[in-house]
Amino acid sequence: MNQLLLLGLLTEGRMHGYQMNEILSHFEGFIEEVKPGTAYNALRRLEGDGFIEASLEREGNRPERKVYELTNSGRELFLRQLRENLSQFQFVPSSDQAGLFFIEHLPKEEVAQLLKSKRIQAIEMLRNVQQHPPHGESLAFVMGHAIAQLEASVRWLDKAIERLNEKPKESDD
Amino acid sequence: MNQLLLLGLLTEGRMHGYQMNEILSHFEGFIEEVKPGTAYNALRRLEGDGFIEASLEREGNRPERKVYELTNSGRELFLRQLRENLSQFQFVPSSDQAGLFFIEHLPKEEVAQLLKSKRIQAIEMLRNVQQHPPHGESLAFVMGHAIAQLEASVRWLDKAIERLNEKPKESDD
DNA sequence: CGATTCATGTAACGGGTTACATGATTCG
DNA sequence: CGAATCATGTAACCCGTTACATGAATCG
Repeated sequence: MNQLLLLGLLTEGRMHGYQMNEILSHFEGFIEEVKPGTAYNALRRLEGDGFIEASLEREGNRPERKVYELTNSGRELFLRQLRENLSQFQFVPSSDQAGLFFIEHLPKEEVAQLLKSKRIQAIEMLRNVQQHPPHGESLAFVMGHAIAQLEASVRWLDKAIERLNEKPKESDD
Repeated sequence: MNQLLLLGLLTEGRMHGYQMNEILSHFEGFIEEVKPGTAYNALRRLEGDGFIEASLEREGNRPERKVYELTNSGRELFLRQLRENLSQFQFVPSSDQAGLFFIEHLPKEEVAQLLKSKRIQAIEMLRNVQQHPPHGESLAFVMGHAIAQLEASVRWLDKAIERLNEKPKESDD
């Protein structure tokens, strides 16, 4: 699904690989970061298959860069993948959070530590997004979904941490 | 992270591949389903690397099956992967839901259709989990997180659907 | 002049998905 | 007897990740 992200960025205009990474890094935590190798590999494949086209450009004295744009078939691919993604995805993040189901295999102190640090991290993300809200009304609206889920997570974390304190110490692993 | 799921199931007892799929299917939507080919491929790899061991068994007249159990190194791998997963995962399901960010590329009617069907699907999942709550207090507690996120999604979907109705018809793609 | 930023490249690996195929048993 | 269920197998493909490497420009 990384392709979808790259194609999606290109629907908003011509862009080079490094720039895509920069943009995505502004949504840190909310959108999966695309690691350098990943992006360039993906772009190479997309270019090879004729979904995007590159032209070399340089601005001022900066190093040369490959500016990509969507071809017609790339635009079609984007829409196909978009529909595919939207029809498939679940609102519950099943794949990433599998570890939660087995968290009791870890010793109680480690769990407590972990939950607290997750809570701090989540609060931090919420604070960031409130201070630097995304540009554009519809983008903000969509981000609202991720924010609502994050807030639900924080409430759950609060309960989980409280629960750990209440429960008498139990079987470590 | 499919490995983690399989190893995790095996921490609760000896089990064969088909059975793992059955168990996971009870959590449909909340845990990623493991497709037949995927599970058997993963189990073969784990067995080849000495993380699990199989013994052939048959019960009654059913076809023979390969019952797996964790080896010591498998148990270690499980804990490593568990810690890895827990330290890495984000509460916001960034990877799966990438399509949401580009939803405005689709025509308004299609979006309306989609949001409504997602809402129905989510409500259905909530109804199911309420009628058949998971066994075990701590499992139920962990599932509570997914449920809280789902509920947040439904509330957001309500707003999104309402917003579509209010807004004057706009640029299709 | 060394560190950081800007910018790209790519081979090798790992592992999930697809798309098959097999065969026994049970049920109507 | 045909369909569904139980149970496994695997080769080929796709694609993301890892782990490198290159090189120009800028800044302190």
